[in-house]
Amino acid sequence: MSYQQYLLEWFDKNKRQMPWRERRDAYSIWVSEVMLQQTQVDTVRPYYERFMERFPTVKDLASADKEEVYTYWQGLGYYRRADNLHKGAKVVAEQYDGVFPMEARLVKDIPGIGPYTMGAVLSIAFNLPYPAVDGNVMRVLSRQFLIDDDIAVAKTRKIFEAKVMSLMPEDARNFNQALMELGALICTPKNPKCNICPMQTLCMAYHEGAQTEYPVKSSKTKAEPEFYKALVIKKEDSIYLEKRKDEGLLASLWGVPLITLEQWEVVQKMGIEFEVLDQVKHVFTHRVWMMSPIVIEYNEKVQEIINRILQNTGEFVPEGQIKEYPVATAFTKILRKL
DNA sequence: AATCCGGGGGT
DNA sequence: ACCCCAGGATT
Repeated sequence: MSYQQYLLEWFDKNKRQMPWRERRDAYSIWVSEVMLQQTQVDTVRPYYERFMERFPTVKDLASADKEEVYTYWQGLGYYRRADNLHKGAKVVAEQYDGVFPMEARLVKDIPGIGPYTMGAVLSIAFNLPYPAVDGNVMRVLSRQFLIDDDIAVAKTRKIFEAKVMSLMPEDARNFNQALMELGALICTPKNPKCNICPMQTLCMAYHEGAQTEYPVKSSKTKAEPEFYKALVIKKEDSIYLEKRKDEGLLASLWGVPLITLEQWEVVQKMGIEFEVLDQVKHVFTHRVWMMSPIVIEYNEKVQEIINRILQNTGEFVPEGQIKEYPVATAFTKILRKL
């Protein structure tokens, strides 16, 4: 049997069940692929179910408010994905009457669809022979064929795309998924399960005893912590939430106001009463927030702080209604402490 | 080519 | 503490 046949047979017997594998229309695959960007399957699963129940077709999504789409994305991270998916849905609904195009030159201009997602949707939904190279595929193929290009370098993806195309069988739909599934279940980053790997006898890294040396990936420097005060302004049963700016970190999401230590010096001189809670740590990919919650009861002086210090527009939200706002997890952590 | 953009899971 | 995850857009 050929390399491809071994892999396809293993996939047929061992693939996991997933909600998006019950469906084959391009919209359903598209939504799943966007949610799965840099996000593990088990994290996506509940979000996908809720999202597809609320937005079952591309036209349902296209006609929805951005704020509601964000609410369904709340907690999943990389919120620009939600914005771009929403914009992409409008493009497909308006330019293609809701029918997802089958040509690469059209697909690649849909917002939020890059090289990986294009290949994934075209192959999985339509069984077209396009590569879908993600982190799994680069790891699997780097070991199988001893490819030592640095996968942290952007152009390396093209090398793996060429490799996938040199191997591509007629069953593109299952071949691409099989490569990813092998990477997720067997050919894992740490402690790969070579002893039960269906590709063991064909794996060059295994023969060299060099599985752990692949893929080659340069490392990045770690982030320095940033220190803030998180203002929790209470007015009866309501808490002051602001909508963040429409660009940058956690863009357009809601949360309690964060102020720098310099701004905090100014606030303190205004003579207000407050209570300090335990510091909350929130880690992003490229930075770390250390937030000290400051609990303040609303009064006229506090209104002056809101007017003079806070940049974003906000409102007092009754505690029972906070769940209707797309609040980033960094701020949910603070609200949970109250 | 490098940087920005979340949050959670595994070791 | 560190790495990884079915990456894409922007600069």
